[in-house]
Amino acid sequence: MTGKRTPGRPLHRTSTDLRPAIIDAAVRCYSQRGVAATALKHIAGEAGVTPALLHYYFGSREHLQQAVLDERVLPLLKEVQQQLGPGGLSGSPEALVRRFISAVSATVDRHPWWPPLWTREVLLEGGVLRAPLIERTGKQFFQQIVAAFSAAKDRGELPPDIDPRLLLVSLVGLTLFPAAAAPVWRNLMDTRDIDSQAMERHTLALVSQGIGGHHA
Amino acid sequence: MTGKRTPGRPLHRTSTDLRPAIIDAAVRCYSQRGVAATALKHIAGEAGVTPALLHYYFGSREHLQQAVLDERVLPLLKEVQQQLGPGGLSGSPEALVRRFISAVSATVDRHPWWPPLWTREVLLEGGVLRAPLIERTGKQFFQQIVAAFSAAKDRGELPPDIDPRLLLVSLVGLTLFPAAAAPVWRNLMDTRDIDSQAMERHTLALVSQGIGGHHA
Amino acid sequence: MTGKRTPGRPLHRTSTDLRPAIIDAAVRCYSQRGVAATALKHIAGEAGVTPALLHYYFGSREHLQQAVLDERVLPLLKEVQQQLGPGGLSGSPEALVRRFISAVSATVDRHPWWPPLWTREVLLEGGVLRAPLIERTGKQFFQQIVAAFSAAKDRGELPPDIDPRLLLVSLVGLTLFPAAAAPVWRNLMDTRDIDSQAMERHTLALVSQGIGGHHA
Amino acid sequence: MTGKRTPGRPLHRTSTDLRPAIIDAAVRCYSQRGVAATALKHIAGEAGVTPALLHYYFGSREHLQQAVLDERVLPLLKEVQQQLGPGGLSGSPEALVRRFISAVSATVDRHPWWPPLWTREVLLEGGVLRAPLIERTGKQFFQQIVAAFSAAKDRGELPPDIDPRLLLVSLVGLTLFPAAAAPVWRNLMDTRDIDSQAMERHTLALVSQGIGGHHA
DNA sequence: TATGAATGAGTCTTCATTCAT
DNA sequence: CATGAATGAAGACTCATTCAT
Repeated sequence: MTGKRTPGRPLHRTSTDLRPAIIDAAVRCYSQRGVAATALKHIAGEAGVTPALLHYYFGSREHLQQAVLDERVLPLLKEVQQQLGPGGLSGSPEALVRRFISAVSATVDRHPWWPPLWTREVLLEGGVLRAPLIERTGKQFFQQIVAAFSAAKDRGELPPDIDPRLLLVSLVGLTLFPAAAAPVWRNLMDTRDIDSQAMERHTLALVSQGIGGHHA
Repeated sequence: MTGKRTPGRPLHRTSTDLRPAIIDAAVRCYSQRGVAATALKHIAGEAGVTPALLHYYFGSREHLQQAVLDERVLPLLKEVQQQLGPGGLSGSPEALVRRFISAVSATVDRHPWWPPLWTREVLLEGGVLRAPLIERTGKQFFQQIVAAFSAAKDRGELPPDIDPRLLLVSLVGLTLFPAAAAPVWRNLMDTRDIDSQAMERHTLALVSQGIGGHHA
Repeated sequence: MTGKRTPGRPLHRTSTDLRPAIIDAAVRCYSQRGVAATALKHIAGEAGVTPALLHYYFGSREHLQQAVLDERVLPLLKEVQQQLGPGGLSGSPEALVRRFISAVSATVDRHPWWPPLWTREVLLEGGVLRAPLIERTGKQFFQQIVAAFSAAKDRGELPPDIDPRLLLVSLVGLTLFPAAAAPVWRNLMDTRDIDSQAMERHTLALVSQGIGGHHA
Repeated sequence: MTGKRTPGRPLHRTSTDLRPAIIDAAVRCYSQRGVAATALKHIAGEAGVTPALLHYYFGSREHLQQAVLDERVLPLLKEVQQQLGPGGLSGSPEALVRRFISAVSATVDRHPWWPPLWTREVLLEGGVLRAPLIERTGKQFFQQIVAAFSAAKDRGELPPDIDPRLLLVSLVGLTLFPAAAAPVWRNLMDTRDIDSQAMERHTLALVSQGIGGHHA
């Protein structure tokens, strides 16, 4: 079996399988520089191999991106979905928001490359992974949560001025975005005491009661 | 025989100055594709001139980026600052937050290229404009607002779990980020009735009271 | 006007226009090594320029081949057609054959690159120029001559065993092919006295009377 | 640890010898695409093995070509020589020509890959097999036939304008060349009724009497 | 015996940059 | 002022070749 290798794993498996290592290296590079600015040379260097090997394993630059999407990014979505917990999308909006924040926070902790990659390549205009991803899982995932918020709104469980369609966008802006921008704002202040728990607490407080209300 | 042209503006100025047109074209391209993925050819095409002209006017690819930073991005920061209004950074945190949201919203309306460009190239790791911008104005601007929130927190004007250092990050995630990601989420639902006013109202409601509280 | 240059000539014309020189160099290389075995580097070297310039003028390797076809090979067909003389395809088959041999001989003299290029890239299986050329002019040209021979055959002007459809193939094998193979057979014998006139005479004699008959 | 394998046949021979199968596959590929355009990958695919195996058996790309030359092309020359029949090169030129045409025709029938391969790689300038082959057997074979025609010419058995040195070239152009170009001209007309016998008859008629003479 | 893994060299292509006009 | 011409450097991709198993 020769010819142009379509993405897939080599048939024979040896002790040191470089395929996952290459994908990990690609994920790291994509996360740091962005997909467009990442040359195969960078990924190869990060993985300690030659650029030609990337073609050997993945066939082309685009197929490598596809592999990253299939084997790293999409599973992550599943992971977030599972971590929404037994309640899933049901329950009060407060509970759903709490589970969402918690799930994102946990996922970010486990996969620090996620926020920048997702923000740049999925959420921003011109992102490379945007179209293929949204077509597949993203659309459904997104719309389910929006539907849950809309139902809550219809039941009168959300304040009048809160738009259920924008609530998920706001949540992403309060969780994924701060994580993606962390290298910047952590560079501007002393944030050594702000860990993921502290962030979670802050975000939850903000979404739950806002900054208004009566405090001591 | 001009020798190696020092980057900068051409020596003579005529009635048809292409310089601003080129910078505008560059801003549009940067905003859509990102700086790294934008070839001079794209900008030249957008501006209706030749790539060689970009060198004639700006000396190099990087100097053009610099010009965009100096003449479009930095002035925008000033604009936001001014729109924070007469109160500036003083007053209650609620008032400051309201003015901030309003100022960002107005600026986004006037300069739609701002959110994606800023998010990708300033706030994300690996952003090209990040270092030069933060060194100059960004740092100061950022820290002033954080300081205002910290003072309010010390005065007991913020709930206990709200971290004043994270509040600005949250605000950016609730204003600039949704605007940057608009092309994505507007594609996933019917959002024809969501204009910038509606977004402002939603965001303000969320930050003010959160989703909790008693509703009809 | 920038962007990917489709084949065509540069709009501005300077004293030394390299475009024809490059096409000539390409023709020479294609003729000697064959299209498939000719790297852009070879053509560039032959023309005294850099490979990048070939892209500047022609856009891609394939577009250069197209230009060679359009601007060198196809005009040659026209030339041969014109040199078939005022009689065109009419008259006795002997006269047509004589004019054909003469026309090919004259064309080969003027364009020594023609026989190898045509043989390898048009007449042989897998030839690169075959499909595009035959689709356009070749088919018509070929069939017209075959039709003329067929008509002559119907009028009883050709011997019984001569197949009019094969006659043109035979003629090409007696004119173009020997010219294409000349470097080989000239290397095997002393052929200094065989010029194009001598070849023409030999070929004409062979086709006219064959090797049989009564000789002194 | 075999060290750098001297090209040649593998050390041990088993019941399933892939060597001839590989050579056959190579012959097919060379005939269709030409040697220069044939990657080892193609041959391997055609033979149902891996490219690495070609190196294992032949040591290098060039040695495989050598093997094709030695074990397929050169034996073919012998075959043609034998089929020239008991008379060999003696007898009248008509008889020699008849035997030559017949021998080539029979060989082409048995080995359809021969005409394109031989034309492209031996007879044309830049042919890969040209030098090694002509050095060995070709030169001798060629010159013997030319000598026979020259002797006949001296004996007055050939018409005055027929050059004995060109006669063999003409014969090749009338036999091997039409077979090599068959895929092209068969595509331009209805030639279902033209088999190798019909071609032989046509060619023989042309060489014997030409197209002139008295016909009904 | 046979092959998957791995790579260096070479090819096509793009692009920022320079320069003469 | 403005651009067409020209190029070197770098990127993606192919391929013959090597090697460990």
